[in-house]
Amino acid sequence: MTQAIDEIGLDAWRAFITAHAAVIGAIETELAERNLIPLVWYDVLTVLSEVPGRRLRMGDLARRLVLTRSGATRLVDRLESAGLIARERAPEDRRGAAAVLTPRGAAALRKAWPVYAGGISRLFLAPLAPSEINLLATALARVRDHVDR
Amino acid sequence: MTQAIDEIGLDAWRAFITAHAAVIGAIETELAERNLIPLVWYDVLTVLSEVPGRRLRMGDLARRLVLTRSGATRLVDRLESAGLIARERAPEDRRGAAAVLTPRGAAALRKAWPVYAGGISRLFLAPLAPSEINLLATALARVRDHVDR
DNA sequence: GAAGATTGAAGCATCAATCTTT
DNA sequence: AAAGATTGATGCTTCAATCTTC
Repeated sequence: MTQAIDEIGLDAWRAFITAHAAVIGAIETELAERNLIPLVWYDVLTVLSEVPGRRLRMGDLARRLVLTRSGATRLVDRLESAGLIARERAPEDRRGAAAVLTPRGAAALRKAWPVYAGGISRLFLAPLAPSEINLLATALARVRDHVDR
Repeated sequence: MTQAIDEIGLDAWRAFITAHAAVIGAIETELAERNLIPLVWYDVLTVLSEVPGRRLRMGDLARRLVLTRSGATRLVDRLESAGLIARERAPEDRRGAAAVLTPRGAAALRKAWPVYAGGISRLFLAPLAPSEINLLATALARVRDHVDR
């Protein structure tokens, strides 16, 4: 116990960790109960839907989702098997492959959004005051950028 | 997009998710680089160290760590192989087993704490103002309790 | 040889089935 | 039959090795 952290700092840390586990777990359960796509899939499809051409090189996708390259490969494998993504060979560099959002992928995204958004609203935002939401957004973004310095 | 969440609410959510991934990932990497125990192990040992007798029934341990029973079994298996925990048959109910912290487990905990605490301070608390830390602690605890309602 | 991506092997988590004791 | 715990099977993630193209 040589390191000193004041009590309130440790409380904040524990609240951060446990709140994350609780909210993510609950949303994941709700999605599964309604036979919707899991959160990781949702993340992949969202990234693709927001990018020009709805396509992204595998390496870029991995970076955006904070995954390893092989992790991205396996994840895209599963989404491809489900028909939500297609793989295309990169025309400019034949080493590269790109993941492309399919219409079925876009549809799966639209279908899952209400449940996901409902979970965020009801579980995460509802117990917070507007001023707290504002502060969380700026403070936690600062933490994230600090780590990614 | 039938569900309505205001922009700032979504920003707060995304900051929450990405900050968590960034901080946890960085701390986990630091612990691994110094050949210290991973975070899950740390959690197990901490719970045991804070409980009377430094022993806990498997089911109780699972509940506290938000794990399934089988998950707890496997985790304790590994910690037992490493000599940081011992399993003892419960005397009062021979169905039950208890995990007990060993001296080596307590030592591993003490050794990892400075790095863990350092990570919390430097990565999570440092970029935050004292008032923000206070608010995070109360707001996120409220979120967690709300989900566990 | 280096970069992009994939694959084999190993570790970890979870569900359902099983074993033991109540 | 129910509760406590473990085990088998399966899926996911990561590291290291490999293949292809630059």
